[in-house]
Amino acid sequence: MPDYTFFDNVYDVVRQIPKGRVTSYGAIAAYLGSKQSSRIVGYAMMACGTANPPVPAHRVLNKQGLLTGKFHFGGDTMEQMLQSEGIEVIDNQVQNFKAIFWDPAIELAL
DNA sequence: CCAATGACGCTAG
DNA sequence: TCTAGCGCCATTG
Repeated sequence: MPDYTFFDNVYDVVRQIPKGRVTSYGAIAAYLGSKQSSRIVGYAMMACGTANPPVPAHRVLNKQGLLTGKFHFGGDTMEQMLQSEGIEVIDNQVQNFKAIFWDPAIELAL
């Protein structure tokens, strides 16, 4: 296992996402450094399977609240998990996304 | 060491 | 308003 730093940061933030809430790659990237690292967050999510313990990457969506990485979970696993937490997911799109949005830059800033 | 890739985001046309 | 292209940082081959 390589030197985790950025990844560990991302994982730590994602693991702190409360149940029934979601966040975006850009929000995490912005919280860690700048939105410019948005790709790195997505990359970290891809590698979340290698993380220990695995992170609830199903709560991490893009800026649009779209389940961009649902394919990586394998089918509809991602939306199934979200709906299991009370989150409405229609057509890979989280309903009321803005309301359940969990911004680390604000929540973790407390 | 260099080049390519990636679950995104923004700007320009 | 919608579509297309570029940039960004980190990891892997």
